[in-house]
Amino acid sequence: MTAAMSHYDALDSGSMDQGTARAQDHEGANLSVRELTRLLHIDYPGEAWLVQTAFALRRVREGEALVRAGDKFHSLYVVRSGCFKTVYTDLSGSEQVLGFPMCGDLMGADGIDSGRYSSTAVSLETSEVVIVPLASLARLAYECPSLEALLYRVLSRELVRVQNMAWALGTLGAEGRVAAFLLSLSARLGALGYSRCSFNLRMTRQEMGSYLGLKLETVSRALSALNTAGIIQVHQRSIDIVDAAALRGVIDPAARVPASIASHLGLTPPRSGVDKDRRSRKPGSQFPCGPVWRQLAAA
Amino acid sequence: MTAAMSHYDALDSGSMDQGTARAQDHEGANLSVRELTRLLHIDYPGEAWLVQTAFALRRVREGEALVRAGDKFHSLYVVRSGCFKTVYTDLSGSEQVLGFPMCGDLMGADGIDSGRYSSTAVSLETSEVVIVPLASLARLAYECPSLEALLYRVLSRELVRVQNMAWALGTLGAEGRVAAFLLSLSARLGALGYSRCSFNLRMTRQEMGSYLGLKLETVSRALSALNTAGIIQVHQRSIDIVDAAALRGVIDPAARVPASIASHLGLTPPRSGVDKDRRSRKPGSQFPCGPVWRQLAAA
DNA sequence: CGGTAAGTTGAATCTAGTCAAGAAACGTGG
DNA sequence: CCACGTTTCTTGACTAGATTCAACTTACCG
Repeated sequence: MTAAMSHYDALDSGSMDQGTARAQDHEGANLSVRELTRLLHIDYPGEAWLVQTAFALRRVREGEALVRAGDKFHSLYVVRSGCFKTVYTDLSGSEQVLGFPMCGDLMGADGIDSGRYSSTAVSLETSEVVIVPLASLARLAYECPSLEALLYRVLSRELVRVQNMAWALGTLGAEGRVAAFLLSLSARLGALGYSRCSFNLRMTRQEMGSYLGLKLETVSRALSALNTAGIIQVHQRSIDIVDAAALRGVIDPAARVPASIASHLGLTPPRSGVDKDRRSRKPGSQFPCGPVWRQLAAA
Repeated sequence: MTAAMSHYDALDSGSMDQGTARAQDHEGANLSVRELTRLLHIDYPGEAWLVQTAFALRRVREGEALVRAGDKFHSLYVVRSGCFKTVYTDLSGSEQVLGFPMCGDLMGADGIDSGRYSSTAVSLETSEVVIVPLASLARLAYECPSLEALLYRVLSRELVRVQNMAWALGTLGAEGRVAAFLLSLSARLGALGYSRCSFNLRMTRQEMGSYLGLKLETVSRALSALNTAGIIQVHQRSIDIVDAAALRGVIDPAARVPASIASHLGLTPPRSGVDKDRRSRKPGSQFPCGPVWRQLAAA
């Protein structure tokens, strides 16, 4: 769509508004503050109905870049549907995936400080995002003080997610990372109302590996191993989590998960069995997951 | 801040104020908004002199924890002097270092969303922090709209730093990580007015390794290798960077550094390019931005 | 000055990466 | 609907790099 490249025709002073207008034309839909807060899982304060602000949408087709690293910062984006990947790209063309933002996740926050996006956001499937100009958000916060913490909270959430990612990369081995990734996806999809134990991946092994700091072959092997162990069932991109507890056990063969993370994985209660063999399998169990772990695979 | 959680009033319902008072008693000094912005390298708007807000200081002795993971969130902290480490600690007691906040760096932001700090901040030497209650900051932003972006920017900066860390962990080998760490420290110290090529580490090999996702022996070996190669000179914790260019070359033997990061390392010539397809990785559109690399070792 | 913590170095082991081949899925056009 | 080429995924054998175990040296602190 035409709106796609709008940010290129000018290092825009007003192209933000143009994009907004155009998105309205195409989509014919704006999002209210209430809907935005719901999307972000942020409490909606009573007085917010006073606020008139509305947010435009934008549709992004598969493979299309929403923003590129280096682009001048203009807006934040909240995924409303679909799935993205955010990447760093180096001179030789290879890329490192930093996250897979999905519905409710924030994108573009890395551009606030420097004034330029530091990563590129590419759609993995046809998706829809809410355009949230920083200025609108600031005005919103001013007019409705109870919404002031909104962006603070979303940014903090993002920060914790990346921090958890750094923890995983620095601590876990290949199988642990893959297991954590699957659990994270599972929890996030569950929170969105989809099945927690059966879903389809939207990304290639290559992209998964890039995100997890592994090669695609290693990802494939890890998945195969988990499959063979009966913990999950893999067929290409279709994943079935057969034994979530065992999957968590793979992450943490010996209680090496920080309590702050573990609590969100449901394995905080005193663990006795130091179960050294990863292949060991226990009867399936259900798992409640909080907001930390699910963020591992986010934006 | 929000009227959040109250489960753990154990540690302190009013200890924030107590701490503040105590700091005042001991230090007898508060920090003005101007001084805070200077510390954070954020522009100080003209009208800000109107604002009365002042921030208390707190002294933290070596080895003392400023905040602990799980503590109820009350304030943000900005390091004014000294050096910290932020860590995740697991049940077995081993810890993963997430950052080494130094002068001007923010701590505690990971607690905003959940209402609890997710990491523990421990002082590596006697240090001083500015106590920045979120509520004060919110009021400040309200009274002085031009300061509204202050926290946004600081959080965004933090986010980029952790993102770069994730990149390094996922991409670089042992020597590359150590080299990047040293360059990062070098740049940060330089920005603070200290020598860029000669400094003392404040952390043990163990802590460095934990931060970089390596074992202490590996860190030691990497340092020795760089020393032998004549790129740096190491004697215990004293580091001299002999050949900064070579050090950058260690990170990136083959231009594998994303331009957005590389530019901050001084190894990016100008470039341009357009990239359209998701799977095809040719060039990318990247280039010079703000403080990226120096944040690698931060908070 | 002695004891402890921190750092260095070597050798063996193990994990993930690399190279390479083949199988399965996907899309396109006949 | 099927054949074809392309992409993605899987698997195996081998290699490189980091971890582990262990001995030893050096700094630091009372």
